[in-house]
Amino acid sequence: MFDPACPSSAMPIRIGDKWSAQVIVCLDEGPRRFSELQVPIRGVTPKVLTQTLRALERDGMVTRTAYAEIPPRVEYELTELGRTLFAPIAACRAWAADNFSAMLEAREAYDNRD
Amino acid sequence: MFDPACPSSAMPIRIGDKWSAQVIVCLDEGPRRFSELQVPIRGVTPKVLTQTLRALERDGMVTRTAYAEIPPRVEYELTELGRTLFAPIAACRAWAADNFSAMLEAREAYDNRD
DNA sequence: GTAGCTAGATACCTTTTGGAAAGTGACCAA
DNA sequence: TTGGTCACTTTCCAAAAGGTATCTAGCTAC
Repeated sequence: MFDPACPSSAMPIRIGDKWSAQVIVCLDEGPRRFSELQVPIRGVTPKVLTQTLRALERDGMVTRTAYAEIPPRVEYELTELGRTLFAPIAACRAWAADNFSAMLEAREAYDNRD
Repeated sequence: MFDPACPSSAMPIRIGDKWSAQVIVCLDEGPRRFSELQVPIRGVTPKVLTQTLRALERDGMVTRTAYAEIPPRVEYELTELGRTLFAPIAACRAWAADNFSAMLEAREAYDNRD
């Protein structure tokens, strides 16, 4: 879903920390378990995914529901507040679709000037 | 214009690095000199403002025009590409106006739970 | 009794980012 | 000769972000 080869590090726009936007986009499709997020969000380590989810939970963006089962099961779900982030994320994605390549060209021209 | 007491560090949305969005908003009002940016963007040090402007220039967002005068004069201006960033920035500002306080309340509730 | 499953925790390390403080160079005005 | 203006640059440093690798608990299945 999110290719680490995609030059997202070059993106001038960031929602929260490095992975928050990807988590929110994933969770928009419905509640997800920890391991169900780890797969599509390629390259995220468990430590950092936990950090990201905790921060989003703290800010009221996601809820965390742990089921007392064996093996344990935990589900993460977007809140109403979390869903409000979708508008700015959509605007940022639209910007990237329209202007990202122009930005990369400008950067290359700058780097290759004498 | 931008109060450092504003809890912008809590903002989940960032355009580029810490100061880029403020520079772009300032430059939207017209070309500005280095010292004219340093004043409204309170708290930015000359070193970091230079870094920010260089990065924006590299990405084709601003142009830098140096006049061979004494004392030197340098003007920064938004490019067409730079102006395209205004849509996502506006979306992020709208989000903040509508939901930022709710986020802070959720955060406080999280921190004060037992 | 050994291995596996889940959802992490922990220790440690590197990279990136941002900041403080001082210096620079060219000229001009007093 | 001293100080001022402007747009930086340089050096040093601290904090934050993110990564690797390993460990944990509790139960089940073999």
